Amino acid sequence: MRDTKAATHAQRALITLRQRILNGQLAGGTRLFEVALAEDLGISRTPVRAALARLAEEALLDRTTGGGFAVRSFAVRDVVDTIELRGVLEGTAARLAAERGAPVDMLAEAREIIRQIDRLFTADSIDMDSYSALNTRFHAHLSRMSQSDVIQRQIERIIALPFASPSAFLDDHSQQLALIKTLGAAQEQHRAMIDAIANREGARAESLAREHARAARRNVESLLDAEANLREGVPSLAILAS
Amino acid sequence: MRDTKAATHAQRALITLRQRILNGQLAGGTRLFEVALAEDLGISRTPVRAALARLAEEALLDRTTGGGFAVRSFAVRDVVDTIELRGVLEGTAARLAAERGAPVDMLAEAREIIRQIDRLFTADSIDMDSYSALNTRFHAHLSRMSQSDVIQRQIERIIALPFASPSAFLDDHSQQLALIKTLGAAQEQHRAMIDAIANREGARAESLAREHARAARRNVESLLDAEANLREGVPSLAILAS
DNA sequence: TACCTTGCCTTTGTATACATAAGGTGCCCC
DNA sequence: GGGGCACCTTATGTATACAAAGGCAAGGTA
Repeated sequence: MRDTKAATHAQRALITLRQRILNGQLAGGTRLFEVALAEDLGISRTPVRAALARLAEEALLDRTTGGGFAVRSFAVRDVVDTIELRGVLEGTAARLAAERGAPVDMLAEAREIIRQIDRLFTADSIDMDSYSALNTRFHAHLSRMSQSDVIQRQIERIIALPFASPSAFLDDHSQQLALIKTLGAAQEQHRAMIDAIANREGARAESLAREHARAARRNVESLLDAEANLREGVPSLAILAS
Repeated sequence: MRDTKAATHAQRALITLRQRILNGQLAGGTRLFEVALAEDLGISRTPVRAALARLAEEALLDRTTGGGFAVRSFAVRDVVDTIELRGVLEGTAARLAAERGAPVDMLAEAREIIRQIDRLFTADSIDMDSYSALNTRFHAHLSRMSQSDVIQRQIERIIALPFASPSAFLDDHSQQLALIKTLGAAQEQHRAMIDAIANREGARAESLAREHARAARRNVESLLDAEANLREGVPSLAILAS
């Protein structure tokens, strides 16, 4: 990870700080001071400020009154609401795709991704990394099918939060077996969404996408209901306020 | 306008540049150079960079590859999609308010705002500034009723764009009379939304809020269909790519 | 003539010194 | 003893000088 050396100090600082926030090393509410960070990272205040500004843009930091920055804190309800929001936005993307009519080549590509996911199921055990990558590709493609830059931007902004990404929790190894059982259902929803879009059934496409996101929500909720030790293997939830 | 002097150079630069973008003085796609802006504004590059970063955060600038900034260009479709998006988000806020149950005092306040708008209609002519202020208050309150910080943030971010605000186009004096005719319908929708929320009718609340936003969309579309000279008195549309 | 290479020029990246504002603390006066 | 004022500390705000990277143009060569 430390070998992902970017070109500039500001980019390296951005990556480092983002990671510290996402993995919970920097707890929600923590005020970030330029001088302290600069010393810690071994650079000057200027690139630190640049990195902080970008983290604020990513909604990982809040600007405090008086010009400073503080780590945004995410409560359980915020996580749930953010996933709900992803469902709403992806639902809108699906509806717009249906209403505006998706080009045949985009429909074809969506179906090709679905086919590739199907192939993963033929093996004895599922390669989670491949599934995760294909699932992410499917969702990105769905967003594109809306033919709306405005919607696409919004979705990209939301799924930048690790717990809101369509492939969040797939790297959770604690409930792997239970999770795999749900993948078949998810794939069925993928298929139905594209079918609805192809048939110009906007309302159906929208509610399918919303329901699809609910799986992630159920996942979070079951993880949080479980014993605390189950949560520790779930990197997407490290950011949660304790 | 120039007397809205903020405390710091960066804040003044932010205000000045924001205005230049919104009123179309800085056309979409224009690349913004730190040195040139600094000279123009009579300050150094440092506060200029700070202002540019914040404008990127507001989605008025895009970051270009290589570190620069360019004015975001808004096509007609982007404006329409953004209004649609506001409808979707306000719809979600209304649905969540209904599903989660709005506290009685929030319902009471919403009804009080509606009453105040009613009073405006009793006069011979409508005070558009008062209407606009109350309408904005109603929408902000609706957003709050969702009891979701995540949703509220999103809505605030969207309505920061002048053409997406619930009270956009109310200051358009070209079609004033036609506009006033629609205000009664809008007010009826306000009432129905709160009624739906109070009755825990989530789907009804959601679709009412969506339809409510459609009025703004119709407004934009009729303005754009009209002769170009009609558009010139509409500040909210100055940002539109020509 | 077309392409590649080199060098300049433009623009952003970085460090740093100094300015300024705000908040906390301690002392003094009432 | 309490309150207010002033100082000091700590933070961000600003200017500026220099570094480095990327793009463009011009010139040379194949």
